[in-house]
Amino acid sequence: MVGLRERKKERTRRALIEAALRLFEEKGYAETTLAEIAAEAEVSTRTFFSYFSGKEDLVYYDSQDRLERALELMATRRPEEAPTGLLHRLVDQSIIWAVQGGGLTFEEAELRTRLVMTEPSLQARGLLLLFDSQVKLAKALHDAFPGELDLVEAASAVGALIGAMKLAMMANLENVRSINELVGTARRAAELTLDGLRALDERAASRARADQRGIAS
Amino acid sequence: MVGLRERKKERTRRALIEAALRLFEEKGYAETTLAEIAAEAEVSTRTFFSYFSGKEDLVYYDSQDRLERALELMATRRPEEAPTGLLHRLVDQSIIWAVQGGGLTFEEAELRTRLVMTEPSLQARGLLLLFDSQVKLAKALHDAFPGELDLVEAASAVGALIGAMKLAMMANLENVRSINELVGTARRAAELTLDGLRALDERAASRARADQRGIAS
DNA sequence: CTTATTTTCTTCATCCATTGCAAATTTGCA
DNA sequence: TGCAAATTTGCAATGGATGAAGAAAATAAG
Repeated sequence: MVGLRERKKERTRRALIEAALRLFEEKGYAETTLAEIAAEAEVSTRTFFSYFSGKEDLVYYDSQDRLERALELMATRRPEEAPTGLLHRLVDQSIIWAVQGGGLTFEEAELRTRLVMTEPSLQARGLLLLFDSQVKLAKALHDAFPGELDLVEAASAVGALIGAMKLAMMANLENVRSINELVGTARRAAELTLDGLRALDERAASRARADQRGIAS
Repeated sequence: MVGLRERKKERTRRALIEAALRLFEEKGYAETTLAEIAAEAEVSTRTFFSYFSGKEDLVYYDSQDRLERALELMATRRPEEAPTGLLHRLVDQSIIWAVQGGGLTFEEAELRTRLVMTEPSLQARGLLLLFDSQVKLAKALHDAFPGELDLVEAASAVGALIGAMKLAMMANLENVRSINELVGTARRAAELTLDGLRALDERAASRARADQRGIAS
């Protein structure tokens, strides 16, 4: 099934990620050069770029995966489930994924969280990745409620939910001491926003009813 | 008041901005080097960096200004005004500022909008600037309603509002033909989200009443 | 108007991320 | 074992960013 080639590649990949995190911990993100990371992982600098498209993407190595799983979840709308119901499940599941931290040790995951919230270039790349994900999630939500939510409504819902969670976490950062408190902040922001979005549920439901009547007639 | 020094500096600043936009239009953002921009504006490459901290910041030269004006607006809460009332005024004013486009001609402003929505590095920097602004706006909202909105609520409100507007604009981009339609999308997202946030108004008002009673007793 | 002082600009050198290319190496398979 | 495909590597070049020192310009002083 998995030949030597694939196994070796995966090993190198992990080696690069772990070497990078180790060095970031020691000397800081900006102060660590790609040459050092590559040397630590025992590959050439050039090879680094056949594994990751850049220094930042190494840190977000699992974001594509996360997005795909989130999109899969968005395709599991249950009968009668309202938009906020589906979004609520998305929030719960995302928090679980976030807490597990993509196959990293607890220490590594914590370091990454710290880096991602403080290093400007990482913050910027993270926001871009998150934004692109949101666009796709919005389309997925729109598709999950055909004829019930238009694209602007779906995008507003996703943007509001994720926007609120993200900003609440960042703005409240100083009043938070543990990862658990950070999760708590995110959860509260999500509840608050989902409450506000219930009006959309009504709208979607009434459109669905109208649609039924249309088909029946 | 304004000596030769200041005037000259402002002229160079404008020259750099205009040279840059002209070149971006001709050859594209990524294909234009700082050396070319500097040459076009008749300064050395090194001087570019004493006017702007980087290639991206040139494009966002007016964002600091915008933020300051937005923060001023957030400090003008009227008696009895609810959180969503203040936020509604912020939305209206922001749209006005966005449409006037920071002292650029209509063509320049349009070019900038196009660049900012399509060039990944500009998108990323823009998202970072916007995010930092949101953190400050959240604190400003919190301060505008002392004892009525906690920081997480304020951040959720700001994050939801701006998150919804931004994502709705981006997700709906293909169905939009003019700047006016883009503004329409943003407005609809804002209405939708502000509607949902009215629950916060109630909560804030009841806390204010409780506070009054507390003081009265 | 001339000199001294402060501010700004330029030149030069350097670092580092990123990319293209061609040679060298490793792996999968016959 | 030997060949073809996939990978890795070294090398060179580009371009953004930054530090330092001296030249140039603007302003203040006399």
